[in-house]
Amino acid sequence: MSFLDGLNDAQRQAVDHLSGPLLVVAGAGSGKTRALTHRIAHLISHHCVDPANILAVTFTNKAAREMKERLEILLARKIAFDQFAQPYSTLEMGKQRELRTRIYREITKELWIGTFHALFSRLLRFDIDKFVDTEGLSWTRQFSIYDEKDAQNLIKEIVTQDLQLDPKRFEPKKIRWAISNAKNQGWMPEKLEVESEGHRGKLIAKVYRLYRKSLAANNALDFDDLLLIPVQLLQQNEQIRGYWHNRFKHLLVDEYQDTNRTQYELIRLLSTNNLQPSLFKSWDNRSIFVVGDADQSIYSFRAADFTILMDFQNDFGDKKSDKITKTMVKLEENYRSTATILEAANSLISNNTERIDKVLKATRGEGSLIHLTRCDDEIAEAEAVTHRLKNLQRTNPELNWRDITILYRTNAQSRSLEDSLVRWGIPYVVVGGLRFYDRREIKDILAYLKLLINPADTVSLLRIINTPRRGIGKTTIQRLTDAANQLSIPLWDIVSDHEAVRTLGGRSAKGLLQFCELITSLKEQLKNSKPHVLIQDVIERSGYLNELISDATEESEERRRNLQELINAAIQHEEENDDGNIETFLATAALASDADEKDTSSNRITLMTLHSSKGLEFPVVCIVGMEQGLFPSYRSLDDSSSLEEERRLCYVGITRAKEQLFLFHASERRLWGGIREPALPSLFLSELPENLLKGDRPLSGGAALRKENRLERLTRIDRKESLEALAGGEQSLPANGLRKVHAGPSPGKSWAVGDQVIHANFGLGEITHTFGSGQKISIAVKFEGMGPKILDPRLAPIQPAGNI
DNA sequence: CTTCGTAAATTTTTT
DNA sequence: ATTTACGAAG
Repeated sequence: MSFLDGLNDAQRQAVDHLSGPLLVVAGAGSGKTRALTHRIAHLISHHCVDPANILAVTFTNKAAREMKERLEILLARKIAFDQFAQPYSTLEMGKQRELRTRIYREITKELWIGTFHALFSRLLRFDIDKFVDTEGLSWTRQFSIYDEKDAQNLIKEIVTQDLQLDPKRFEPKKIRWAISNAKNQGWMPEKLEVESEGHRGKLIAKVYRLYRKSLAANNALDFDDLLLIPVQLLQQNEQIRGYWHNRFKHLLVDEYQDTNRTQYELIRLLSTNNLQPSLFKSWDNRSIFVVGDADQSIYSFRAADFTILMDFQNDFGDKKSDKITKTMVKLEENYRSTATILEAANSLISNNTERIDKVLKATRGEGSLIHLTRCDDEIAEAEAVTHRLKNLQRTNPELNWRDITILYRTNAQSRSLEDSLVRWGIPYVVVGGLRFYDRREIKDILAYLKLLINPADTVSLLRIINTPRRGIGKTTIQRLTDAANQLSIPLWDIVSDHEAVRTLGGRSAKGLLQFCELITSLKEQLKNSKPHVLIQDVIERSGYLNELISDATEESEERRRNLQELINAAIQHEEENDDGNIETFLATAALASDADEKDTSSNRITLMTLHSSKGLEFPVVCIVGMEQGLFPSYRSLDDSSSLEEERRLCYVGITRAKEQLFLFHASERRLWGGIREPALPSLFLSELPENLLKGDRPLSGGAALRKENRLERLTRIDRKESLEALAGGEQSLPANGLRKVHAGPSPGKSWAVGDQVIHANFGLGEITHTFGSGQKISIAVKFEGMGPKILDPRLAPIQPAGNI
């Protein structure tokens, strides 16, 4: 029995790869996960590679878990066959369990499989104390991981307290985003300062510097640091780099098209020991194996860059042409979808210019046509989806709810769908949105744990110092914080200093002393208690549980259930990881995503964003909200490369479907509040072959859209001409007639696509879209040097540029 | 120090 | 429309 059995030629070539670089270009549904798991199993059992020498990067934690599970099954089957000469499933239960335990102990436990963030935070738990920072900052191995919210709060603090700036003008969210981008490029504050122009850019660099300092003071890292610090550490420390380079002889990266520069750098450092990949020659018993599909790259907003995949062969490879290369394999046979669905996907993606030429070849029958439904608004759309699915279930009794997914562009779209599904009694689960570990009560309890491990974590301390209430108020906290800042020591050092606390006197001192006692005694338990016991103690002894009980509202009931769930999660963590402790549990909690949590076993429809659907497949897929400005998003409409990314997202959505695909769009949609906005059918609908579609004629939509595009272009040209004409002293033309289509009869001013406007703060811009009409119009304007802004012309300080 | 009320912002996609 | 954030009163 071999792991090469039952594979096609290309898959076999990939799985059998032993040494050197290999790029596996794997189209949707071509069995790439199979190739990855089979290759790991093959390396271990056929090439006798030590599992500890393997590092495999997956895109989600869930994918990592599934890969480990599949590996265990594959290996169990082989061992059962080789040693007992019978199929694994016919072994008696006890034997099966024994075998699985053995495989876990000897193999899967030794493998490093996980996301970039999980793997490299693990590496930092070994070596971060040896990291030498250019600005003299340092961290210990007990570091906390801050989520996006924590990071933004820290930045808000810096903006308002340290720099005394208006957080409305300098939104913490935007600044965090700018800093995140810098980190993903590998830039330090100095570099950002040099690279950025203008006052604002320099200020952001300043915030960046203070933010790093603040993180270090808390002994904390943000998500980006989990990748950037390892890069810097591996660059600067030859010994540590050498150790990990020798350790990980076989690197595997899934979803390679969605890696960013920092992640690439990690891969390069580990595989070539910091050499230029083209100069690295010692590939004996060493490999770099990346799997991806440039057509499914959908994360450029977080600095993913699919040119890294496109350049792989130039970079690591033999630079030979596709036909004879040994460093690229293409998996083009699709085993997932019907021919109809594939043809639609191929046709759509052929509109993109930046890609590796690749066509998915169908291996399955034609299947049924793609169904398109036009609805009046988002409520009618939700009803239409529900009816469609009800009907489908009635006519196919063997179809389960879990076989169906509804995909949308933005999380906010789930609401109307949920309303409708509840009304019709259809079970569903929403993926995304609020993470389990982001719930307030969970974050509170985790903050206790973080503080126990990392006393420097002032963010966590401040979160819980008066939660539940202990009579420690704002003024007390301010005084303690001031003292800590003066002495440049962590807040906890002041709080735990009895002398210092006693000088405060009165009610707050009592509360503080009580709190200190609690933390100190919990700390003592840290060493000999299992995580779930410690969590239980925190919940009870902190008074958190009592407060929830005395509250006795429906909400507090829910919170209690969630805390019970947290204890269960800790127990599960202990069971699944021999070396599981509080630190590893906290790391798991910080890096888990909502999609990782959801159990797929229950029989319910899944609702999620198109982004979350990556890597999944369903017999029945519904995509809703196929409208211009929603999908593709309005932010992408005037930028061809982001429009191409939206198209890839649509390609991902379509290729999730195995049997049937249903598309929906509404001709009107309430976006926020009550404003109804007319919506045009998505450009992508007009890019699907007409003969594959049934239902509401897309042609009316597609054709109207094409006409609309032409109209916009005409308007733009006319506008220019009319300006020129005016300049030449001639009378203006029918451009106004055309423009009326877009602009309402608002008194005085009218706004139309293509118009130039002057904004008091942003300067000159051009209107790229209008939404709504009349008094309620809002406009999208592209200003120089920034993304499009959505403005309400009644409020925003803008003037038509023609009027000066 | 806490609670209650009003104001303001919110909607891209996420490890 | 719904949620979060801040400020005034208790």
